Amino acid sequence: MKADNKHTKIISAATKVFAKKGFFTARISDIAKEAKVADGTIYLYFNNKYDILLSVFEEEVGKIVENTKKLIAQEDDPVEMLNVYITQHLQAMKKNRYLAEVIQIELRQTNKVIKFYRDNKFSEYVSIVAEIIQKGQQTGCYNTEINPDIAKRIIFGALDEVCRVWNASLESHYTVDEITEQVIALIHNGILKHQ
Amino acid sequence: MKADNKHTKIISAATKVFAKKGFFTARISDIAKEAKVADGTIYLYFNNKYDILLSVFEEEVGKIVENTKKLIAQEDDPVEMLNVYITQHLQAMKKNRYLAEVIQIELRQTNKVIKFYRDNKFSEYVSIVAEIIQKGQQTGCYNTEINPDIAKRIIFGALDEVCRVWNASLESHYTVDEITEQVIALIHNGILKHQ
Amino acid sequence: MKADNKHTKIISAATKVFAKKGFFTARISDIAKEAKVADGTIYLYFNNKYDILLSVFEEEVGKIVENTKKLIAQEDDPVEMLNVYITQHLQAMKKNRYLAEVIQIELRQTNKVIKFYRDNKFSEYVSIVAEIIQKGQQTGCYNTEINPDIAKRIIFGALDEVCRVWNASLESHYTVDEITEQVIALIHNGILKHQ
Amino acid sequence: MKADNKHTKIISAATKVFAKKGFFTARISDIAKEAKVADGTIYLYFNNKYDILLSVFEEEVGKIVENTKKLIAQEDDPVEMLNVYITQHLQAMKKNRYLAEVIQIELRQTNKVIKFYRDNKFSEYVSIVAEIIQKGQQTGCYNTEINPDIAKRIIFGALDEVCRVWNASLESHYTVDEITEQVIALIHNGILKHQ
DNA sequence: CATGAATGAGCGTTCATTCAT
DNA sequence: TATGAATGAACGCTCATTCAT
Repeated sequence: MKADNKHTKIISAATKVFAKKGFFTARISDIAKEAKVADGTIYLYFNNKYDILLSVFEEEVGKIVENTKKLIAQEDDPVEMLNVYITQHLQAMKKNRYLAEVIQIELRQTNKVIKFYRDNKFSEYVSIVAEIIQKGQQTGCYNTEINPDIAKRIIFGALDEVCRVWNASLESHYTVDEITEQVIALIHNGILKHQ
Repeated sequence: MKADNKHTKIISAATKVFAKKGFFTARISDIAKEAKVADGTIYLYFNNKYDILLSVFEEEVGKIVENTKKLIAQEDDPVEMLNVYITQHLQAMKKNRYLAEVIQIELRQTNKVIKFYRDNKFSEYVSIVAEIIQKGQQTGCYNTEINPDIAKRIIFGALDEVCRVWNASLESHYTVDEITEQVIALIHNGILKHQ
Repeated sequence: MKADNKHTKIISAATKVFAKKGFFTARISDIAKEAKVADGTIYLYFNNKYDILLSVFEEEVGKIVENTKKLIAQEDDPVEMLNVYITQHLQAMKKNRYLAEVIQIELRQTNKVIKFYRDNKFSEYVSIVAEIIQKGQQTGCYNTEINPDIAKRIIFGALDEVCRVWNASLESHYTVDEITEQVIALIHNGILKHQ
Repeated sequence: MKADNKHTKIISAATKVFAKKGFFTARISDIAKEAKVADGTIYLYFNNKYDILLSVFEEEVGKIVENTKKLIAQEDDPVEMLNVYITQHLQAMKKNRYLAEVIQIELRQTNKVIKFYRDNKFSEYVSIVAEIIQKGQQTGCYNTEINPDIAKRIIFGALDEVCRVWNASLESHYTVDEITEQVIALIHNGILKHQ
């Protein structure tokens, strides 16, 4: 329990520090200080700095994937499923703003250095959207001209950027609910005025 | 003129190197080698490493802004304007894939370190979308319930992620045209099937 | 008795590990693992890493000194004494190849760091040769122009290097007996052909 | 010339530092300080710490090999050749006591870590003795029962240990000439009294 | 202007040693 | 006694930046 505690403490300290300073600018000693352990202790739980990032990424994304799947399983209607996906994503990111940034960093920056895009939690997470769209296309509620593979990227990108902006605290003057509503509206209906 | 030449050479070398290795992993000597100048020469044209990134960002984005504005000015219909915006963005990023990555890096990673988000070319660029939407709402073609400020983020995020993915060469099996079409369709009409 | 047991286990584990990896490259945890005790346990029996090396050295060399003295005491003829010395040294080193290396390390490397060359077992051991030579000079069988003090070094060096080489397994294609014979021959008769 | 100068300065600083503190205890910054350069400068000339040691070893041993070969080439008599070998070895080591120690360290300690005993200057150097002995056996002046391969080790060991002792400054009360004489006497005639 | 050798601050990581259990 | 998790000092190496030429 105690050892587990320390692993968790380091993970959450790292999430915070990576988010605040970015992976490369973050120092191991920053994480250690934040986690209130000695520098060396970190290496009892992780192999190296990058391993910490990866663990943060996989473990935290893992939690979201589980949660998302559970919530979606409770719905029948694809439209509702997508609403749930979008809503919980934005809420999760708002709740753990550090995580949102770590995802950004991992996605854009570090996999440039150490590429090994195995089947990971993250692509699993993004692909949930594609599955929902396919289902919706089968039940007839979604436009069949939409390519689910491309659409999942478009949707994830929209969500991600919206999170980025509020983390950059440039325009945080919108509530999560407002943004959620807007994203859902736009994704579902587009911006054209339908009669 | 010759000096100017060197400035340009360094900028374009840096764009390439940053894109390939990421800002933090790129070394000044990499850029120097790519630009075929001495390491020290770089410091005759830029203050420091970060200044290079910023210059790349501002200058390259600047070009896109100019180009975009010019193209949009030729249109009257907001719907067409947005089509032009989306189309030219994806094409520009495809043409200069290095730049797409540099934007990603700058946006997510480095402004974390050195924050000084003045009014810059980039926010100018993103805001073009908000202006188009406002215009469309005035002319009645766009849904007035859409918040242009949030929508611009959603749209930029969608575009950006789509570019990221093709740069990460995970799923490059779609052509620019296909993707452009999909983005336009989704943004304009959403994914719901309208009767 | 149990404690003593553990002391012995650590000493022999350390001998093995130091020999295999060298003093500086060996880790305390390597020794602990080899001895099947916890890292911390080692510090119940030894003050620090260097103390372990020293103990290995003194205790193991001590055994050899005792043994050598006993064997030599059984001989009357200095020539035979020297034969016994050389023979038992090479055999002891072959039997415990780890020890041979530890002696090498201690002699060349670590006393550079922590110098405290008190009268130790080792100089006692080397000096046995000088005593034998003196005796031989008195009984008239050894050349009196030989300086026993220098000769003991020459002889020990010859023995030591011969052991080093077989440990380095560069040229292990000679048997202990062959080498023993050669060393005795050379030391006794030199390389000149006598009529 | 200047660059070359620096390489040389570092080599000789390293020789001194390695000799004084031993390879593992020596710090890069010690060498840098001794050579009066910045720590980083060292890495412009050498790949890593071990590379410095190796360079010291190979370059310095290289000089000795050249010198030895030249001197030996001037002799016809194998007996004289061996005298020259022994004499110049002891004199070289006395002149550069640091080198003597570096040879010791490299031989016993570090090749344990990074083994790659290619054909190197050192084995070339040691093998000169074997060649001399073979020649002497052919010309009839050396005992043919001596194995040149083993004898070269015995002789090198004797020389090496004699140097070690005077570096350890335990018994430096003998002059180089005295020691040279003793080594030559013992190697040539053995310790037995011949009638 | 241009060069690139030199600098040295800074960080990831290791491992001997300690100490609470 | 025995344990092994935790500590933190210490060091090799990198690389942005400078400056003599």
